[in-house]
Amino acid sequence: MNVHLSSYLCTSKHKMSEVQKSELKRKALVDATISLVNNNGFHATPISKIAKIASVSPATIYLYFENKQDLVNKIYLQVKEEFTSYSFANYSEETPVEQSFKEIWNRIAQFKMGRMDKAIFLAQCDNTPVIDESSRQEGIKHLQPLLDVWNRGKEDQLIKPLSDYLLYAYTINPLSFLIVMQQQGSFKIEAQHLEEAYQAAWNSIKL
Amino acid sequence: MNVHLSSYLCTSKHKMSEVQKSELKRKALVDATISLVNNNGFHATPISKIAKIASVSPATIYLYFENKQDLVNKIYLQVKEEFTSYSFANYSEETPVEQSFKEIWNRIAQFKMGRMDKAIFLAQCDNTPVIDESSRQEGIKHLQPLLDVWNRGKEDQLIKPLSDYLLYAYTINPLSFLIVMQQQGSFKIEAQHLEEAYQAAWNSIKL
DNA sequence: CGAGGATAAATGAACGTTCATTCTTTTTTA
DNA sequence: TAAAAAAGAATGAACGTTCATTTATCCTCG
Repeated sequence: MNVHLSSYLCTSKHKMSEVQKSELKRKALVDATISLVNNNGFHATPISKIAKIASVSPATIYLYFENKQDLVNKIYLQVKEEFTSYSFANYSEETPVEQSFKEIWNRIAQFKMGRMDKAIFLAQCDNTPVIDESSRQEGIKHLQPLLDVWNRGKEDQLIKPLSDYLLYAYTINPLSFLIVMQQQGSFKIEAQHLEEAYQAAWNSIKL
Repeated sequence: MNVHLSSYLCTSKHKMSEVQKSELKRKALVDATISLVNNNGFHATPISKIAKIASVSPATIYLYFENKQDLVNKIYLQVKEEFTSYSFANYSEETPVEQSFKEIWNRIAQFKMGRMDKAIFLAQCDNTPVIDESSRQEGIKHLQPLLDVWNRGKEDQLIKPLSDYLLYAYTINPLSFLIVMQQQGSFKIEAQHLEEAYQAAWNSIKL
């Protein structure tokens, strides 16, 4: 039977930490998957290895996910959701465009620097055919606040009237590239670089 | 025995197209690999399928490449070399910095648009752990002329004194992102977009 | 409150398939 | 006719997934 269902029904008293035992196990699976996929790629990562690193039997994974594809789809959507809810946590439609963009950009940078493994995992899923098309579509929706800021910026003639894909390519995507380079050991991102990066991003789209 | 060796030794008369038969076969293997890896990912692409699409026996692949890893390493380096020699074909150290950068940028864009499958293949290899570290290092060397232009630009105070990784992230990498989006069917790159993209690139790094 | 039977969760071993690679034979080339 | 190239079938290992069984949890009743 599905693991999550019982978590809701379980109303026992003498179980405090145990109520979340399945959540801990799930987290271990997520972390193991992210780390292995980042280092070996999805199809070079066997279920058996994910299980071993998460200290779980391979069969247990199938209590949490339908199959290997479902595993990566679900983890992708979960991490994407973590990423965007962190990035837009302080978002308000009242904030002026330039300031709002800067705040979002900084939180995106903070997330990518602080949760580097998750950022790299997202980059790999976004750029290669490992996740389902429907999961990819689903993931894009979460970016709406950023698109809203850009639209306000275009209306107010503060931001060039460019396609959202171009705006993304020149302001957000460079961060993914830098993170990947850092993981590959080619480059070390310092605080100074982040300031320069923000200036480059803003210069590329400001009117 | 190795296939290439005999190509050099073969001096027969009544073989015109046949001299390059092995080259044709190799090209078929390269094309099949690029297409399949782009659509399925490297580890989800069986040797047997590459062989079928290239109209060749699986065993024949092992006459051209040592193993599957060697296959992707060699193809990566070959395509990277095609990419850079196209991009720097008209390069001259005499050309002024801004013009030189623009010319290189345009040829890079031309290559990526005209050989989209190869551009996507490179992007996938550059961003995921499919190729060997040594091949990756080898591939980076080919970008030297671009780094030279940037260095001249920094000396002449035409370009911000940024790390080459930042300059790459903001001027070249966005093109890779846009190409991947186009392949995924989310975005269609028009001539207009390329002009806008160049302006964004230059604005992000110019002093 | 505490034991024990029922139910759910977790496991390791097993299954069937697929894959990379090799071996033997056939075909092509010189 | 000899030597290289190509082929298809064979091999052994690895994988995703399932199954039968064990272990942990829960609820009821003494």
